[in-house]
Amino acid sequence: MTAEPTTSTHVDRAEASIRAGIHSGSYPQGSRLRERELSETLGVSRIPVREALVRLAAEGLVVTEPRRGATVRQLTLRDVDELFDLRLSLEVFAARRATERCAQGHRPPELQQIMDRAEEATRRGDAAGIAAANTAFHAEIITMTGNRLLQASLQPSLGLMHWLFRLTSTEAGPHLHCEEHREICRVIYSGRPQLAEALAYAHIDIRREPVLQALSEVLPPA
Amino acid sequence: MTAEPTTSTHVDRAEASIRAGIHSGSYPQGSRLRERELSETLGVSRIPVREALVRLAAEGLVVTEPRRGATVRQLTLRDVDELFDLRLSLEVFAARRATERCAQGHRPPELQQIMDRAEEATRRGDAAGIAAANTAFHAEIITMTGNRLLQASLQPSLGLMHWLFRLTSTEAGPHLHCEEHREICRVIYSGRPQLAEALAYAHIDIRREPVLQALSEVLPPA
DNA sequence: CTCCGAATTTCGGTATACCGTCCGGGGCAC
DNA sequence: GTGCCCCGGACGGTATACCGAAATTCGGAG
Repeated sequence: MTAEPTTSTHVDRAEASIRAGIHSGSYPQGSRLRERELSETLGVSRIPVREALVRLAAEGLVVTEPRRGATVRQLTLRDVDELFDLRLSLEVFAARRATERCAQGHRPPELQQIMDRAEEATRRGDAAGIAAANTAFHAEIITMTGNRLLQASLQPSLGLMHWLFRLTSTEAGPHLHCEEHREICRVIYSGRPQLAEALAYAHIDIRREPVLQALSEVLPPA
Repeated sequence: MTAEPTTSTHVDRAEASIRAGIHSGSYPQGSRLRERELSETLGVSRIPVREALVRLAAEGLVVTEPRRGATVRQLTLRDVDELFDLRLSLEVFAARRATERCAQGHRPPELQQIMDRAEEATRRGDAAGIAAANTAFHAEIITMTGNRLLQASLQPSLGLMHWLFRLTSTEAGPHLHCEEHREICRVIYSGRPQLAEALAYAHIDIRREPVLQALSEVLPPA
């Protein structure tokens, strides 16, 4: 096959394609991802598709059974609950570390910019933009810790959260959400780790029950 | 090829083989993992080897560069430092959750059994047994939370820690280590989350500097 | 002796082909 | 009418083959 741009491989494109299809809902939860079907759709052979599926399986977006191949992961309420616990453990810690680094003079402007984008999107009523900015906000706090391992550990889960934002379409209060982000940002920049920790904890945990409630009619319990 | 036992696939065996080779030092850090070489060594074709390498790359044990293939990950001091932060964020949280579940009556005996094994190994001077039991101890606390996502997130890092135990061969104080585990176990069973949190934090963070010091002559800084 | 460039070799990326297993449907026996 | 068995298609698991890019090596010029 003719693949001129050496910078991007068929596997990468297949992975991106499948991931987009899952996020957009083209491949619903629990639906099978047949290798031949995908390879024909994407115009490549099965081998790159296989590799892409293995990567997505490692990330948790798809599950592969021994002789049945890959299916889009069927999220359960338990999964979402576990997701909140993982976010608590990682993001609360990250908020503290980020604050400590800010106190040492490391104060990048990205967080402010992201929040400006979020408020801009809120004004325009751009739901997708809001979700993207919110996800970026949480990702940026992790980035501010300078810890790539933390970042890599949380990234798949942030992707899932981003996905869930769509399922719980009518986000209860984007304004309140933004307000909390603004507050967290202030505290991080102000260099008070314990306060940042507490705010991050509350910001995440307060949404556990509402989200679970909203999803209780869409997702299987376990 | 004749592969009668359907329960195990060539990919699984290749993955296990390569992982073992890395842990044992047969494939040193930074050494290249050539697909043809591996496929010939393992007696399979390149395809299963590729998949195994992709899995190990997702786990972080090997790194793959666009046109150079896979190499055993070269750990740096920065990586190890980041590892300690990840463990702090996950294990401290897990200690709290595990304690809370214990307080609700969920009190499995596995933790005690693992510690008995650790002390038994300590008496025999069985270094490998000690390392295995210690790793199992930390893994069990995660398991006690009942959160499979936390478990999946920490597992690769515990594997790396287990690997590091070998590099820092002469573990300073296995007795002290065991004593701390015993103490943590007591507190978890006693149902005091805050105390468990504090003990877990200290137990991990107190070893950061010594380990970094011990590795400073073996690993590159960054 | 050194340096540079071209040929060769190496190696990952991909395609195609084959095999064994699993699943579904239809027919035959009871 | 029902249940069992056999057969065919579907699909994942694996092997082999080819291609292009990159690294290495070797030979010739300075």
